[in-house]
Formats: sequence, C-alpha cells, structure tokens
Amino acid sequence: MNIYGKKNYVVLEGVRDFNIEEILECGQCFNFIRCEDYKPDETKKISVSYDVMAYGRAIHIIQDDDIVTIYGTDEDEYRLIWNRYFDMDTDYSAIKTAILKSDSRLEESINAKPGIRILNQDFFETLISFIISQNKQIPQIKQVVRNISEKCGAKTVTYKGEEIHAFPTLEELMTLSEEDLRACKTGFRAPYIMDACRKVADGEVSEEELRKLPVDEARKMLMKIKGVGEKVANCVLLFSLGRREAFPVDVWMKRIMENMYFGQDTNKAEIEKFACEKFGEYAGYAQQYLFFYGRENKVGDARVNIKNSLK
DNA sequence: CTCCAGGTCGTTG
DNA sequence: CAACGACATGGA
Repeated sequence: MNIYGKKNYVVLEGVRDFNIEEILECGQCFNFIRCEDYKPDETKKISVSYDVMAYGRAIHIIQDDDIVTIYGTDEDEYRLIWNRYFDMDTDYSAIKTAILKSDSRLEESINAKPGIRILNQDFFETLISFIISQNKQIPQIKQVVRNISEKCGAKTVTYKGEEIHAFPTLEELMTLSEEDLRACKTGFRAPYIMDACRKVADGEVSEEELRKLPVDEARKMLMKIKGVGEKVANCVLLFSLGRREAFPVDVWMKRIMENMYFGQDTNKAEIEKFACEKFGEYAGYAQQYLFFYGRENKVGDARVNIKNSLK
C-alpha cells in the first residue's frame, strides 16, 4: 500500500481487504454519517462516502476500488491515528485463511463482506456506546451517540467546514446529570452511564489495567460496571482493546450459531465457549463476518422463516 | 394496539 | 443457577 500525504488529505493506494461501507455498517461503530448527498460516479464505481468521528476528530472518506482518500487529515496524523484505527497493519487475507481452516463453511459469510475490518476504537467511547446499545436498534444507538456528542462533546469541523461535535471525553460526559442523559434518550441506561463514568474516573476500571490483564480478568473488571454484562464487555474488548479472541453473543449471533452449529436452542455462554474454542485467537473476526452476513440475511429470524415457509 | 430491539438487573423458584 | 419481568424509546 502506498501513502500520499497532501496538506488536507491522504490518499491510500493499493488498499487490500478494505471496504469502507462494510467496515462502518457492520455494527461495530456508531459514530459516522453516511453522506447521501455524494453523487456516485458510475464509471469509477464509487459508491458512497462517509464522515467518521473518532478521537476528537472528523474525517471524510471516499473509496474507489483500492484507492481510499481520507479528507480532513494529513500524513502525520494518518500515521498517528487513522492507520491504527482502521487496523491497517493487520493482514486480513491471512485471517480469512485461518478462519476457513477452522471451518470452511464461513466462506459464504466472508465472501459476502470481504472488506470488513475490525476497528481500533477509543476505549471510553466504545464502552459508553455499547452500554447504550443494549435493547436498542442500530439507527437509534447512532442517534443517542449523536445526542450525547452534541450535548457535551467538543466542537470540531467536517471536511466541508460544517460544525460537528466529537464524542465527549470522560471529563465532558461527567458534566451531565442523569436528567441530562435521559434528555439524550438514553432511557433506563442513564444510571449505567453514570456508573461507568464514576468507575473509570475512580480508576476502578482502568484502560491501562485492562490492556495488561488476561482477557477473562479484563472482562470481569468491565463487568463491575452496572449495565455491562458479558456481551457489552466482549464488544469493548474486541472493538477497543484489541482483544480479537473475544466473541460477543447477542440475539443475532445466538440465532446464527444455533442455525449453523447447534440446531436447537442453546444458551449464550455455551455458544461463546464453543466459538472461542473453534476460532481461538480469530474468534472476534469470525464473529464479525458471521454477524454482518447473518443480520443482513436475517438468519434464523422467526418472522422471516415464517414468511419463507409460506412461499 | 402489540411486539421487538447488537442486554442487563433484580427477584424468584 | 435458570427463568422471568422490568426497564425507556421508537419503529414496524
């Protein structure tokens, strides 16, 4: 991959295993805006463009096959932040090979979304975002993340010069009362967010410690926060702490795994254990390919199965 | 109107 | 420890 840095943008050429739409829309990240006003160029196969907010900044990304242009940054900042954010130093073709070696039946899922990458997101933002995610749909999670950002996140600008708010830091979020949080439509999760802020501020939950601890102990530490259970903890481990062996099991993964491996109702703990043994250090990657594919195809969704059986 | 959503908590058996 | 309702909110 070649990197061309200009004053206000960076061009990546020869990018492999990278599809910005798949990366952002696969459910790991909630802080981006799909730019529907962008007019696709039929001849160049440019599909969409995105504003992505992370690490207090806003960038704009356009992809044209293996050329990715990131506006609102420069080469130094790219190497400092975005290279790691997009997990660019990881060889995804090797990962796909390893997963297929564990089970060749994942080929369909991988081929459906071959450009997925697991982002390295900010720890605090990921923690709060996945606390919000419980019992909500993705568009609503994104809306609440926006509400909170606009309420107390620092102002920054998009590549167009439009004002936008970054996700708040711990200190910024702690200026909000429970009532303020409820006004952001966090609902019953408001006290959970308060507890997460308090425990991170106290150091009872420490990013530095979490990065050192064995994964099981790190998960336990995260679960000391009220509103953080097994699934949310695994999402934080996978999406912000680089623990690719974590395998979050939600309603979708439950359906998908029951459909693929168990053929009957199976509890989440058993599914997680099975997947971790099967995919090992690549469990998190496997989860993401399966999740996105299964969700788009509504695998195991009772309502869809009924519809299909009526045809 | 009813049901459900990238769940988790608190309470019961 | 498994089962189950509650929890805010909005869309189907």
